[in-house]
Amino acid sequence: MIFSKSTEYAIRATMFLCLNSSGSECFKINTIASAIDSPPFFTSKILQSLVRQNIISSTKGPKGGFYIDKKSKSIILYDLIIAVEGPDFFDKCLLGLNKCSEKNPCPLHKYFKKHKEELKLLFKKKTISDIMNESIKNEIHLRL
Amino acid sequence: MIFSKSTEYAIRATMFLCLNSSGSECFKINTIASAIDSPPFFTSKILQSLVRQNIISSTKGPKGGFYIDKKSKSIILYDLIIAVEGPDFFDKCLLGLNKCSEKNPCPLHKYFKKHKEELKLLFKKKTISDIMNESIKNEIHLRL
DNA sequence: AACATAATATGATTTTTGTCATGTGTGTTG
DNA sequence: CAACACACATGACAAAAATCATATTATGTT
Ligand code: FES
Ligand code: FES
Repeated sequence: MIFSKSTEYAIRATMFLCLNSSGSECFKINTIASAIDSPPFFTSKILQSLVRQNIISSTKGPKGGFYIDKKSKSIILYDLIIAVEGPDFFDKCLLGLNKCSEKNPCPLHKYFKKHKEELKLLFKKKTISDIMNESIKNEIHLRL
Repeated sequence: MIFSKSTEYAIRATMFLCLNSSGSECFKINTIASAIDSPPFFTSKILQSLVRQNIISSTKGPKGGFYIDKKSKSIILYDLIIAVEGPDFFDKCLLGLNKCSEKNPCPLHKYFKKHKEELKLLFKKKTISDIMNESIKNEIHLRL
């Protein structure tokens, strides 16, 4: 709808980690991938990129896997999205003009602007754990 | 951002036609493409599909091209989008679950629902000419 | 008949998505 | 310690989809 598959997987995977990591346990990629119904190798690649960007963590070896350390458990949704989609994601025009702006607005800009701003603000305010906490436990759907 | 390039071109091209067709003049693909800064052949393909779906019209031969006949000048934006993206476009989940629904909502559903519904409603209500009329003349940007 | 233009088909290219093989570090076990 | 198994890291590769380009065909105009 709005995001690429990569971002969808990134968010679902991070949500899974946030939801299940009490302490500093690791989750191996196969566990994560089957929990969120995503292709394991592809998902692994995306998560590795998140590790490089210091959004989540990982350790190798037995008992290893991906995890979120307690101190950085408050991942801003916006940062996660930007990490995958690129820094100018929210500057894109609905109709594909070079840049979404007041100065050079496309005909749909005036209608779309409000929604874009509100979503951007929402994503900037909420952390993944906020989202998880505001969801009804045992009713959190991350699988197809 | 939300739409594919195909849809972006489709909307921009239709807007151009709506804006310039007073009467039943035809516009050849090169005119349209350079007016909206899009690859001509690719755009042509998209417009041909719109013709088959009776959203716009075209005639062959000299003085031919794409146009909008007066009676069907009120193209609903929603119909145009669906024509390119497919009928289930607005049923897609933000996080890529099989279906966006109240019954099986993803963790972001509650926040996104409102915006999706409002946009859907807007697109269903407005015609392309509505949008054009509500825009300031001589300040309608369809080019990069 | 000559010409201009859309329609159609086909192919090339790029991006996205997904898979595989191999390397590298880490912990376990004897 | 040394051998081994485990799981991420990395980069090459492949399949699919989206995007862009070309060539040929059909059709209407003059
Ligand atoms: S300029 Fe197109 S959405 Fe803002
Ligand atoms: S279920 Fe994900 S957006 Fe509605």
